[in-house]
Amino acid sequence: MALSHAIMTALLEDEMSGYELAKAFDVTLGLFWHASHQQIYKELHKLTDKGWLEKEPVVQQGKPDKIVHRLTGAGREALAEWVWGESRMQEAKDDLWVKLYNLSADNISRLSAEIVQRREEMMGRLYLYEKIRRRHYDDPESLPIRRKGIYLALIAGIRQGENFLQWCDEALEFLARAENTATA
Amino acid sequence: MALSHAIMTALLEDEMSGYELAKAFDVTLGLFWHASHQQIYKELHKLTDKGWLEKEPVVQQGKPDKIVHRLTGAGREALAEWVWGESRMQEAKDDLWVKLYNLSADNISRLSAEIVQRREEMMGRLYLYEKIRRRHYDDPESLPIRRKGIYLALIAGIRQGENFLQWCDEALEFLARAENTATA
DNA sequence: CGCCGCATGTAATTAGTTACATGATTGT
DNA sequence: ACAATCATGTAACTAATTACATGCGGCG
Repeated sequence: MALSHAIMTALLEDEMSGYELAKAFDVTLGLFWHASHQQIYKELHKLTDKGWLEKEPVVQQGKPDKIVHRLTGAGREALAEWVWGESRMQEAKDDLWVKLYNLSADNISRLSAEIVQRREEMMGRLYLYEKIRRRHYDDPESLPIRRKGIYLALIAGIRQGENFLQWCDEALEFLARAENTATA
Repeated sequence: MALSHAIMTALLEDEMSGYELAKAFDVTLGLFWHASHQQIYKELHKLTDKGWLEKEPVVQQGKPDKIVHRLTGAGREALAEWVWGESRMQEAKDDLWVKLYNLSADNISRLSAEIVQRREEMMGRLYLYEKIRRRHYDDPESLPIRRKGIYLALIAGIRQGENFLQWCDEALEFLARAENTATA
């Protein structure tokens, strides 16, 4: 599984609570991964049981107490080993593609609307990630090695997103033409 | 779930056995979806229990007998309803992105090798899907409506793949530079 | 007082992978 | 004889979603 390794990766530089992790996921890994807080808490317990993380309760004022988690030496090793190992390409199992296989005169306007919606959502994400890129990864050649890796992942996500936006525009035009010829 | 709907989609035009479905998935939906035969058989039973599919044993000569599955009226309705409904964008939960967040002097050549491998795999897939596009979707404007939807999904996958290839090339160059400056 | 953000969880269900299991026919 | 392709499954496990549950503190 990769969620556990994604969590450990997020903890490489900072110790965090489950709540903080859930939010950090959306910000730093959001283009690639989303994890619910339930899943994260469960995973944190497992990783702590394995000895890859250690936890420490932290008393806060003005807020409920929290439990921060920190990578152990064994955790660092296990993570490095996982990075070294094999991994497989994942398909984009998105319902939208399956829906398009069902395109018909009945649902063409509905599917167009859905593409418009997707387009807007992607625009929002891209806006956020472009901002991060400009602010923190503007001069990629001079970044420290780990940040260079993050940079590569970031631009992969941004490119993918831009590519999707372009597809949306073309698809919407194409569908509009298809709708017209159908009713003409 | 979408696997069940992907299966029903595949059965829109032809009745098929589980074995045939497993192969058809790799060919027609392969850029977006892969499903093991185990998962498909399980799903076929569920869908048949729901009354969305009906099955019929078919005796074959020279081959073991098979059980073909066919969409029922209720199945067609349920599928159309699903297409109409909401769906959410899916992230590309690929290990590669998480691994890149762990880039270090120790693993940079390993990760470069992995990108080379991914590049080759994607090249192979693209070759196949480009061939399908040229052969069956060369004149998209004149396709019947359903095929137009498939065309849109197909070019989305192809674009995504080409985009990935380009990223691979740039990433590999970038990593090579990073490796040199590290050892210089 | 009620809503929002912070903070952590359990339980049930659904989805997907991996390993195991069987047996027929065709080609070498 | 042996491997490859065709064909269908079960069992165990891992991963992910959805629903449910609790409680504090600050703000209007």
